[in-house]
Amino acid sequence: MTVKPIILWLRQDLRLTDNRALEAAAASGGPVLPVYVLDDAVAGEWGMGGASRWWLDKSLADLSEQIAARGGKLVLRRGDTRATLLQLAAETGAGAVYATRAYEPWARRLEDGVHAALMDAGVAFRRFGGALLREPEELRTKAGEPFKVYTPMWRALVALGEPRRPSPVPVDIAFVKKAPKSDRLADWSLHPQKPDWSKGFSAAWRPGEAGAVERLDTFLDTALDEYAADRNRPDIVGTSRLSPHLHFGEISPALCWHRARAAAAGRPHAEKGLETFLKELVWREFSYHLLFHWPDLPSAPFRPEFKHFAWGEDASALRAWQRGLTGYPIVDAGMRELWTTGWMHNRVRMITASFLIKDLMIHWHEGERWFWDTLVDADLASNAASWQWVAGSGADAAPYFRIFNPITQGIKFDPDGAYVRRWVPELASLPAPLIHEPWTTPALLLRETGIELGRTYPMPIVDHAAARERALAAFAALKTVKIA
DNA sequence: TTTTGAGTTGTTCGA
DNA sequence: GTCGAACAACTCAAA
Repeated sequence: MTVKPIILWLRQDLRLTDNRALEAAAASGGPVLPVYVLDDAVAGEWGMGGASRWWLDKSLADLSEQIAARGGKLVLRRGDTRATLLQLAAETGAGAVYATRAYEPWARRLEDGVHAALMDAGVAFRRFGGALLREPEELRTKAGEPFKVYTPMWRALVALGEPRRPSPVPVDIAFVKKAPKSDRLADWSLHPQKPDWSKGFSAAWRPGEAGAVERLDTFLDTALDEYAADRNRPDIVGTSRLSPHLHFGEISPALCWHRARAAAAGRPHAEKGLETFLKELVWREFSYHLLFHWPDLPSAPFRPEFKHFAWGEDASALRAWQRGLTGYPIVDAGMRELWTTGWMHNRVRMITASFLIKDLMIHWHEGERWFWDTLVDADLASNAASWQWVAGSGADAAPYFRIFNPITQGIKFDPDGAYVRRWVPELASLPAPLIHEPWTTPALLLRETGIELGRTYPMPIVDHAAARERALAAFAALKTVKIA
C-alpha cells in the first residue's frame, strides 16, 4: 500500500528542530512535502512590513538549504493560501496538511477556512502547538477567565510545570521524491531593491535556524548572568536579541527556556538573570494571550475610556520622530537604530514610544504602524500589547503619570553616551552627560565641536517639561470620563 | 459574596 | 546626594 504524502504547511515556524508538525509528519510514514505560501492579501492591513519581508527572504533561503541538505525540497508558492494548498494537495495526492498554529486573528480565520476547505476535499488537516510555551487555552484564572495581569499569569504558567522539552530534528525525514514546481525565492522580490536600504540589516543579523541558535548560545554564554541589569542598557549587548528569530519561529520558546535553564545550572550568579529571561519569554506569551482573547487589540484600546481621547495631529512632529530628528538624542538614536538595523533596544522602544505618545500626544496607532513596517521582529501581539502598555490603554498598563524623561533615561541607561554617539554621530564629540541634552552645551564648546543646534542637529521639537504637564493634564482628565 | 493584597519598566519634590 | 512620598484610583485574582 502506498502512503499518501503529507503537506507540511510552514508559516511562522521556519525551523526543523522542535517542530511538532514536522515531527508528526515525519513519524506518520508518508513522504513529507514542505511548503511555504506567500499570500499578500490574507493578513489585510497587517501584512508583513518591509523589514519583515527582508527577514522572511533570508529565513526561507536558509530553511530551503537545510531541507535540501536532507534530501527534500521546500516548495514556494505565491497566492491565495487556501486555493494554493488545495491545488497542491490535488497535484500531489496528499492525504493531509500539517501545520503549526498561529494566533493572529487573520491567521486563525485562515486556519479555519483551510480546515473546512480541506475537509470538503477529503484531505485531513492537523494543527500543532509550539510557537508558545503554553497554548492560550491552557492558561486560565481559577474563575476560568483569561488573564489580564501579567504576574498571575506567570505564576499560573510556572504552576503548570516545566514546558515540554524540545524535540530534535527527526532523523531521515522521507521527503516527497518528485516535488511539484516551486517559485524562485528571488522572484518574490522580498529583498528591497532600488534602493536597497537593508545593508545595515545584513550586518546585524543572521536569519535562519542556525543563526537563532547561535544567537541564543552567545547570549547565554556572555550576557545571562548580568541580564537582569544589563538588559536595560542600549549601549551594550545585554539583551538576547532573539525577538525576530522567535517571531519567525526559527527557534522555539521551549528550546530557549530549557537551554537557558541548562546553561544556568551550576552557575549561582546566573539565577537572577535566568529568572528575568524566562519572565521575558512569558511576557511574549502574555501578549499572545491578550491578542488571542481580545483580537482587536491592535486597533481598539483595551480600556474603552481611551476611545475618545483627544490625540493630537502633527504630521511634521511624526515625521521628525520617524526620522530621528526630534532633538532628543536618546529618542533620535533609537529611531535611527530602528531604521538602520530593523531593530531597537527594548529600553529605547519604551523611551521613543513614551515620547510619541506623551510628549507629542500622537496616537499610539501611528507608532504601532511605523514599528510594524520597520522592525524585523514586527509581531502583531507584542507590538499591539506594548504600544497599548505605554499609552496606558492596555491590560496591566503603565499608569498615566509614568512619563519617561528622555534626558534622565539617557543619562541613566546610556551613561557614557556611547549609544547616542553611535547612532547620532553629529553629537559624537559631546561628552556625557551633556550629550543627552545638547541644548545646554556652553557656546564655547559648541563652537569647538562644530555643532550648530538647529542646523547640524535639531533643537528639541517640544519642551519636555511643558509636554509632560500637558500630557498629565490630558491623561488625568480621562479619569473623570464616564463611559456612556 | 466579600475581602484582601497586589499590580514590569518613572519622575519630581521636599525633607 | 539620598530617600520616601505623591502621583490615582481601579481592577484583578485568589482566598
